[in-house]
Amino acid sequence: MNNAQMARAFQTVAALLMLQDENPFRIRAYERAAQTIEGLSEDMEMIYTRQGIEGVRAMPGIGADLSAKIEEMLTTGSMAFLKELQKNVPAGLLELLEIEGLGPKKVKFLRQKCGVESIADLERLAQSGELGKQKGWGEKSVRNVLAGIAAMRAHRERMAINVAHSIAGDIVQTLEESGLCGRIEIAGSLRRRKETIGDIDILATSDEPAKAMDVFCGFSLVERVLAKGGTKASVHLSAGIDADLRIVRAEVFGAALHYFTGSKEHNIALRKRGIARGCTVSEYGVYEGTAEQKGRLLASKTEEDVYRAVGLPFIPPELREHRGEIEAAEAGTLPILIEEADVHGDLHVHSNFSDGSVTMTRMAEAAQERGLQYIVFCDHASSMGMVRGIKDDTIDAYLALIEEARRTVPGMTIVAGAEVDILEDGSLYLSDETMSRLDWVTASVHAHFKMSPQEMTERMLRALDHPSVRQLGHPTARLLLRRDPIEFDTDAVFAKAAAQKIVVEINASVFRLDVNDVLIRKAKDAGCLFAINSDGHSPGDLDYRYGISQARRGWLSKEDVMNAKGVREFEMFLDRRP
DNA sequence: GCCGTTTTCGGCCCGACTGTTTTCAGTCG
Repeated sequence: MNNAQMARAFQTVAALLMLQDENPFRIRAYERAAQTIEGLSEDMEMIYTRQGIEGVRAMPGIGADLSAKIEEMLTTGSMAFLKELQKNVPAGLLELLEIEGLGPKKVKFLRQKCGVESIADLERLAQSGELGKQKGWGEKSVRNVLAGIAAMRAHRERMAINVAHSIAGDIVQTLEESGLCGRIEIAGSLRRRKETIGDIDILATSDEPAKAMDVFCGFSLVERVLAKGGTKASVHLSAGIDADLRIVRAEVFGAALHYFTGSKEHNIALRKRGIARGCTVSEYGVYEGTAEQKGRLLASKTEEDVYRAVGLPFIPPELREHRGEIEAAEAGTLPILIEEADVHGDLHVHSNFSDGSVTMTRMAEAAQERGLQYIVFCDHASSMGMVRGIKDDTIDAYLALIEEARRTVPGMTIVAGAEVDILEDGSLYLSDETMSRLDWVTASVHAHFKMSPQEMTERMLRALDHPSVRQLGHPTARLLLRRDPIEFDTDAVFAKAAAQKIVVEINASVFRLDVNDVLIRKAKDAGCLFAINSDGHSPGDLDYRYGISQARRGWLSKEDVMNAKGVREFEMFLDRRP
């Protein structure tokens, strides 16, 4: 059983316990365990194999009971407690919890008083008018339930980070142009640069909050206003996700920004730290004493102040996932994170020799205009029905075009590479002889995504053993929001990549962002070197922002990243054959 | 269910908004 499956099992237990009115702290314990497991950079099975149940027990929030359940799942593949809970609850009932505005209490009520066991049941009840007759259910509640069902059906998915970023930017601009706000900042998971976004959080100061709320709720993409108060409003956007605006006083902007940036787990950990040090942390600041006492104000103006008040240095938003950042901050071992300006090259771009849209010359010019010192053309070498691309009998023409681009764009270091398919058996699409004429081979999986993890691991290890391979392209082959990652033993593959000095790609395309933050950290721990590549198919694609974001979320410094090194250093790396 | 520089029991983060309510429970983040 893998980490994701185990986390899902605990999440389901938490939801089922909710429906039984269980102790909320017991529920939180299961939720917390799910989150801890999901954020692990190592397979639980590995930890268990190496350190036994004590290793599992040592994790925060995992005690005697939960570690025993983890052991049970690892050894038997299931959890008896979960099965027991599921006996009493129809599967459709859990889905009801996902409807906005419906929590455990209401779902429980609906089941007991109205016999609702699925979304279809609830919809029927609401439309028939029967729901409106129930105690505590007015006309508006019924309308909200129906709208919630519709919204859930229409948009269950999260949104690509670049789309969310662009919409958030439009909201900020609208608020700015209204002249009603002072400071305006994007907060939430967007500020932490999560790979996909569930909702947009905006924080602002304003002397006329009511008017600012009106402007926000009147924003062109607003489909429905979900809530609107004096300091907080929530809307559903036609793009499919919600946006929240919070208005706070300028004096507490730092505390509020910290609070609304999250993550929730990071905030809870910080609050606990506050309590241990005799103070209370909230969105209004850090205060002496408990929440009831609310003593002297210690900090609120800036995030730096907030962290200082609990004895810590500033923690960058991308690290605030409660994955050890507070401990690292305390110990003074937070990494100096890589920045966009550190990128000096791109080790994976395409031209119209395969499926890119422009010539090598044009692409090289665009890279130069962007300030890059070197690029590696990695046109496809693939059997995938692609008429164009590098074949054993077109390599001469390819290399001639590289030469031409070198002549046409002086000052730019242009490297002849290829993105070669890793075939089903782990062999590569091009012949050894052809690959020996290239200076760089990126090996990527582009087909045959479904195979057992064992077979997939063997396939990838075989490819990495090939002496020509210098880079592993988009290692998990996922397409964000569309295709799941392929499954393989990441420990084995990263260990091999580190040993062979094969660069692990962080594909910066917002369609991929592959490998992800958790695996980046794991590969770093395995000793891997990375490249943050655009995988660009046109000049406009030469964008590294979100790849940088994920690298930062994976705790990377510029020293960890090959294309953050200057051209001389890259050329030395290029000359070193394994 | 977890956890311990007051604790092995009794705590567990904190506040805003909604809808239906005569004072607040439920939900959300």
